[in-house]
Amino acid sequence: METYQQESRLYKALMHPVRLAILDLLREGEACVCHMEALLGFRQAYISQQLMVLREAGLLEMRRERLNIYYRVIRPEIFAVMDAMRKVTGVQPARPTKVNACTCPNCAADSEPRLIRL
Amino acid sequence: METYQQESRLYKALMHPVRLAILDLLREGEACVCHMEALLGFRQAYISQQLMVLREAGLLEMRRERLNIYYRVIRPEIFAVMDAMRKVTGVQPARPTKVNACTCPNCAADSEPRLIRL
DNA sequence: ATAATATATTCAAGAAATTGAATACAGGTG
DNA sequence: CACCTGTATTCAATTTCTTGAATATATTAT
Repeated sequence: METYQQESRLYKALMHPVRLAILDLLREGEACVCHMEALLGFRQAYISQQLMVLREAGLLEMRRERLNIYYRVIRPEIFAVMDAMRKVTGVQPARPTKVNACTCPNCAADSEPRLIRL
Repeated sequence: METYQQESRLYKALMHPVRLAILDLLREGEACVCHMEALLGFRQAYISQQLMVLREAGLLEMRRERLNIYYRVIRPEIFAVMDAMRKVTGVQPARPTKVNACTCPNCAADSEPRLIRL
């Protein structure tokens, strides 16, 4: 039963809609918190809380670069789990449409036009 | 986010060690409650409670045959999820050793010798 | 040194999950 | 019908999760 305990901890991490959305976001590589904030439309503190849960589950790692902190998935095998679950429900989640603008250096390089900040 | 809500309900069902053990048990086909009780070593009411959660999540269905109630997985795709998760943890759960004897007709046909009941 | 920015952490109230105990119920047997 | 057997359901106490609010921290800019 100890093995199941270990698995159940991971399922617990996936048990939350916002955390699933975050993981999907990170499929394409690392992202900073402001990016997730912009894409998902939740308050910064809330996103950080969910990131902490995923980190404590051993799924994410963070890296600081100047003011921004970038998160990335350190167990890509988790995506196979998510893909398999998607076959159970049969529904593919829609790509998130950017709710707010993100001002991090990475996003600044993005395609969409934005105001120059001084 | 509604799609994630639906997925998260399923992850919630998998979030529990005993429920994972039950699902593993049902990989080989249907089983009656007394069987699970014997294999897992939990009280009957407790097993039934967990079965109810899995049923409400839409993963199981039950069938009555005389006094016994047989459960079976109606979404075998869930096993792919569990297999994928097992690759994340890297640990294979041990086959459960029968803790108690089971007296249901199916188990009576099993290999182990048992007393004849009148 | 002060302030601003990006993010993390702590706290608390409410909601949901866990689990033991008690009980209900349906089908079979005498 | 009364009783037994296998299983489901209800209840309540406890623990855990959720989430908003407030606050702390690290880095950079002035």
